[in-house]
Amino acid sequence: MKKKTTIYDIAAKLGLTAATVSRALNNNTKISFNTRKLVLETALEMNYEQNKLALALKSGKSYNVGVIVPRIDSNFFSSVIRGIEEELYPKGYHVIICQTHNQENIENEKINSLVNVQVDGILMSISNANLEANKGLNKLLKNKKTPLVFFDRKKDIKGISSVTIDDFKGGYDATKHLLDQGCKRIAHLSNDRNFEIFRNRYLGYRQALLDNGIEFDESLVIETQSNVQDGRRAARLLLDMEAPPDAIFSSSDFAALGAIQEIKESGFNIPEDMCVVGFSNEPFTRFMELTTISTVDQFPLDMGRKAAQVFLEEVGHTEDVKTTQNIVLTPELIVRRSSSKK
Amino acid sequence: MKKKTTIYDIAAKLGLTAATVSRALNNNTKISFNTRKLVLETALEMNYEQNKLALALKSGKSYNVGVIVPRIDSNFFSSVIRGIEEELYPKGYHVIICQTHNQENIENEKINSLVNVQVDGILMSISNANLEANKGLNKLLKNKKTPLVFFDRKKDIKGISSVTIDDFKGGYDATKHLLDQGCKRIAHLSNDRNFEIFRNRYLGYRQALLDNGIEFDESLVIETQSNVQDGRRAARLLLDMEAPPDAIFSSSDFAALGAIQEIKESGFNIPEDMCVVGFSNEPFTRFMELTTISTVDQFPLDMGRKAAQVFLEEVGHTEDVKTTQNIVLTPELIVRRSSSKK
DNA sequence: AACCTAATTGTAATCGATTACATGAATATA
DNA sequence: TATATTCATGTAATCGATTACAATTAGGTT
Repeated sequence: MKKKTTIYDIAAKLGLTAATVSRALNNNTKISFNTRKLVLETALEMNYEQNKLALALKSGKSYNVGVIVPRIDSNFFSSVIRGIEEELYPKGYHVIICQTHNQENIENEKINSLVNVQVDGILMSISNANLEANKGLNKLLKNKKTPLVFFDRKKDIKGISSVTIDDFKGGYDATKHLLDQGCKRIAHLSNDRNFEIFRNRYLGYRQALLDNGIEFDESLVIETQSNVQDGRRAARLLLDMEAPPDAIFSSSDFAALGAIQEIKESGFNIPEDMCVVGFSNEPFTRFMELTTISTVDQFPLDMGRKAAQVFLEEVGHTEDVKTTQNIVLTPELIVRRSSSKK
Repeated sequence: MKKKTTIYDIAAKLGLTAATVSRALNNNTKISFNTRKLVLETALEMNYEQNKLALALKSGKSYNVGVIVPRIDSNFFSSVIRGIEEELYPKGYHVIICQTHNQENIENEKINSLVNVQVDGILMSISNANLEANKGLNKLLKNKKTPLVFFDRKKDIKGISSVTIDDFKGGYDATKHLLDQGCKRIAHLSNDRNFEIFRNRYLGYRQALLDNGIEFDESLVIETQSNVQDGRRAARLLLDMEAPPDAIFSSSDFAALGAIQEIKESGFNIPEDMCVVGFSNEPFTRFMELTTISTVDQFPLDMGRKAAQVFLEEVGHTEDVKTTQNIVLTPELIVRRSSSKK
C-alpha cells in the first residue's frame, strides 16, 4: 500500500516545481508545450489523481451538499434524493445524506455536522415544527454562509428558497373530486398541522367544502401518523360515529390503506359505501388488485431536480445578487377505483 | 456574511498561538487550566467550529464513505442505505450516495470520483457483471488504499469483504415450499445470471428440484428484468406453452406482481391454478388485498448495518492485520396467499 | 552593445488544522 | 547556589493543492 502520488512526486521526478506541475495539469497559464506534455504523461504513468480535499480546503468549495430527510426508506424521499443526485452529480457535486427520524435534536446535530464538513449547501425537508428550538438551523440562518433550500416540508423564512407542491390545491382537488362523486360527509385524516404541508392539505379540504356549500365538521378531522395502523384506528373511530362519513381524504397513502382495510373488514364496500383518496402516489396504491387507491402525485423526482437547480443558482451567484425562489409544483390528482363510483 | 472563525482568530484575540489554541480545544497535552478555560470560552463566544476539511487533509481521514447502488429509489436499496447511515453516523462518518443505473461506465466514473474526494471506504452493490471492463474498480483493487465492501451484488475477489444473503437458500426454500404445495412444474423468472445473486437463486431452484426428483426443464426458466411489465410478458409466454407450469418462482417481486396480473386476467386462479413466490419482500407484496404475495425477505436494514460494521473493522485495523469477511445473512421465506393452497 | 519584451518557470504564501521539537520560566533537588 | 526537572507555550513543518509575484532566459530591436 503505497501512498497516492501528488504533484510534488511528479515535480520531483521531472526536476520541476509543484507549481509548474499544477499549472500544466490545469492547462492554465503559459506552460511550454513540452513540459505540459511531459507532465501529463508522467501524471498518467504515476497514476496521479487530484486530491479534492486539498483543493476544497484551498478553494473553500467542497463540492459536497447535504440532504436532510426524516428517513430515506420511503418512496417519496428516496425519489427526491434520486432527483437531487442526478441533477448535481453532473455538476461535480456529491450528495451526503442524513436522516433525522423526525427528532429535533438529531436534526439540529446533523445540520451542525454538515456545516463542519464544509458542505456547499443544505437541502432539507424539515422535521422540526417549531423553529425556535432548532439551534443548528438558527445558527445556519444567522450567518448565511451555507445556502439552504427547503423541499416539501418547509418553513416560511425570509430569504430562504423552497421547492414544494401546492398542497392546498392537492387537498382541494381531492376533496372536490369526492364531492363530485356525490359524497356529502367527507372526513379528513390529517397529520401534525404545525407542518405547512399538512396544514395546507387541511385548508384545501376545508375550502373545497366551503366552496360547495358543505359545512365543515371538526369531528370528521382525525390526526394520524403516516402508517397503516393509524389509518385503521382512524377509520374505526369514523365508522363508530353516529353519523359516519361517506368519504375519507387522507393526507397519507399508508393511512388511506389502513382505513380501506378496516372499512372492508367491517363489511362495507369501497367506493360504494365509502370513497377514499390518499396522498403521495406510493407505488402500492397502483398495485392494489380490487381497490386501486386514488391519490395525489407529488412528483418527487421533479421536486428533487428543482431543489438541486435552485441550489445551483444560489451558489452560482455572489450573495448580494441572490434571489429567493419559492417554487411551487402542481400536484396531480390520480383517480382510481377507491373513489370512482360510476 | 463574515468568514468562519478559525483557531488563528482565537489565537490572535487572546495573544496566543494557533498551536496552543488547538491543544486547548483538544484537551490534549498539558495546557494550563486558565488558558484552556479562556480558549474554550472565547471559542464559544466567537462561534468557532472545527473545519473538518482541514482536519481531513492533515490526518488523511475524511470520515466520508461512498455508497454505490444501481438506484436509490427502491425499497431494498434505500433500506440498506438507511442501515448504513444509522450505523456509521454515530461513529462520525458521513454517507455519500451514488447511483449507477446499472451502467458500467457510470459506475467506473463514480468509483474514481469517490476515490478523488478521499472517501475512507466504499460500500457498493456492483452493477457491472464483467469485472475486467471496470477500470475504476480495478484501480481500486490494485492499490488497496480504500477499503471496499460489497453488499448484495458482489463479485468474488480475494481480500474483499462482502455482506450478502444466502440467495441459494432463498431460491431453494422458495422452490421447496412450492413443491410442498404439490406443484410439479415450477417455472423460474430469473435475471441476468452473470450476477451472483441471480445465479444463486437459480441454482437453489435447480437443486430443490433435483433433491425432490423433479427434472429440470430449461424452457421453464425465463430471463426477466425486475419490473411489472417483464413479469407480465414472462407469464404470457408460460401460459401459452403446451404444458404450462403450475407454479412460478420469481427472482423479483415486481416481476411476480406482473405475472400475477397476467395470470388472473387470463382467467386463472392464484394459488389454485398457479402458485407464485417473489423475492425481496417489497412493501406492496404485503398490501395486496386478495393475493398477498409470498416472497423472500432479504433483511436489507441488517445488510446495511453489517456492511457498515465490516467497513468499520477494516478501517480500524492496520492493513496487515486486516481479515476478509464474507458474511452471509439467512433469508426468510414469507408464505402468503399467492402460494398457500390449503 | 545595450535594452526591452515575452515566454517560462520558480518562490513562497495560503487554506485550517495538528504535532514533533524547541524554548523559557518556574520550581525542585542536591 | 547551581543544576535538574517540570510545565506551559511557541516555532515551524506538514497535509496537497493553487496562485500572486518574482526571476530567469531567450530573442528581438535600435
